[in-house]
Amino acid sequence: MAAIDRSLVRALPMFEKLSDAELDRMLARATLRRVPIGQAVFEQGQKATQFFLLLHGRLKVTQVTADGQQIIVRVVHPGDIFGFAKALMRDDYPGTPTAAAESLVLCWPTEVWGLFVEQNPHLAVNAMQTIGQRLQEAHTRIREMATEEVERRVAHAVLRLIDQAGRKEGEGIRIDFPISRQDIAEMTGTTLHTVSRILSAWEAKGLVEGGRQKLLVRDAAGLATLAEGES
Amino acid sequence: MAAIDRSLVRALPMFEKLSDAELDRMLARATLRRVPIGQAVFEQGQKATQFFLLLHGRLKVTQVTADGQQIIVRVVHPGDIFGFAKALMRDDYPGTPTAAAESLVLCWPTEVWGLFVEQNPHLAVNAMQTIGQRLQEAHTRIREMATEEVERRVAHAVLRLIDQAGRKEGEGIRIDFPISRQDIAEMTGTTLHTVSRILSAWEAKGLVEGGRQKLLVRDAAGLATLAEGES
DNA sequence: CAACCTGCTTGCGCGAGCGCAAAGACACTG
DNA sequence: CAGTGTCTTTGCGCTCGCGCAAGCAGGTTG
Repeated sequence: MAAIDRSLVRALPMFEKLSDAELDRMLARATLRRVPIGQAVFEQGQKATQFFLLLHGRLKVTQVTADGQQIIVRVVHPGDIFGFAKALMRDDYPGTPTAAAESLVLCWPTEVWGLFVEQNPHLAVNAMQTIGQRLQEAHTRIREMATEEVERRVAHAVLRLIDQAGRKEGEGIRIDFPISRQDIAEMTGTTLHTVSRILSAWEAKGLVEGGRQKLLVRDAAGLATLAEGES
Repeated sequence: MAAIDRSLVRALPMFEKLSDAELDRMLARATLRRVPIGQAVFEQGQKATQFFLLLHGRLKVTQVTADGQQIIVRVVHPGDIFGFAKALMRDDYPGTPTAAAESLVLCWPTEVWGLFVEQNPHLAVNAMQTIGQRLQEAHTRIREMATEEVERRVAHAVLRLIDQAGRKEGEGIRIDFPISRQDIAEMTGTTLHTVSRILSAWEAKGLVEGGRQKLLVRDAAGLATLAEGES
């Protein structure tokens, strides 16, 4: 197996406190994996044998309910770690991360997590913080789902996406990976139909510009107003 | 300040790996606080200066939205730690824990968290696991809110409550702290009216028995069937 | 270039559950 | 024990958004 170059991960805040030597030692235990669009890194319910770091691309983490309904729990962005179920004392993965765009992933066997943390407590602190943020985010979503009507939820979801994955593009901000109406529906707890209607309405108002698996936000401020619900 | 007796916390899984000496050292830094019913341990948005362990009683953690709506994020049970925002690198508390029953709380200044973790890495592992479980639970709730209709959500919430705070009582299982229809509504993202109607219907079917701030589940299995949604 | 597939749009009707409103029940206070 | 405040029940109308169904567009394949 070829050694993985430090430069791939050097810039990540996760590792900024590590020395080059420590980093190399970590990378020596890792494998690199390409995940083509539409493919899953692992499946919900599978035994957790590895944990991961997304280097490039984008993953949607889904969960399916007993009756086959699907929801998107979160989106994994480059630099995020994911699938560290073992650190949380689970032994199976709770969701399925699927590549929304061609992705590149670093994989470590779960056993090394303990070693890494021992050698470098910073990593544990960092991981803890990461989970904390996710918990926060989850609570925010719960609150939104409990109190807000669909249009505002969709607005919030879109704003979150342009915040996490926005790329400036001429007249506005583009969501930088392929995302369908169905996806947005699964993030906001509604149906593809309703999302389509809402986006059409927004397009008529000049707030956004749609397209097949594409979304361009022309007026983020306007959307934010909508999200805050001044009817 | 009087020393706090080890026996109060010895039995908690959180501390089972600690020696008596270590435990005493921790307790030496703690203060004990009684929280009367209806009172908050701290307020949402307040600077995080302490973290806590619930010894006795029951707390409901609420968040309020910008427009004044309230939701219950979770319930804190005896033995749970809470308010360790600093460990998650926040410096304010994200919610308000209010005593649903007369409660007893151990309080530590946030600074000692680092010390404790250094001395006893087990604590960090434990904390991580705790947050992991909460994240899991949060995702479960998101999934429920996104895919299930109100009656099933309420069923799930009640089942969770009897699981976490159920006490066997003659004909069924009682929820062991005062809980109102309003509370259940705020846990499931609906209104007090709808909850009341649902519980009335269940009572007619012999599934539960209601009362002012009380709930007794007579047929947990029946409720579970309902929650799984075999209409 | 035609055929096809997948994702998007739109119309229509219906039903769950919310909002409002009013009244009843229970517990605590003086 | 009457009075008061909080919690709960129940009725009624209305609206949001879902479900179904049909048609459309754009990109990909033979």
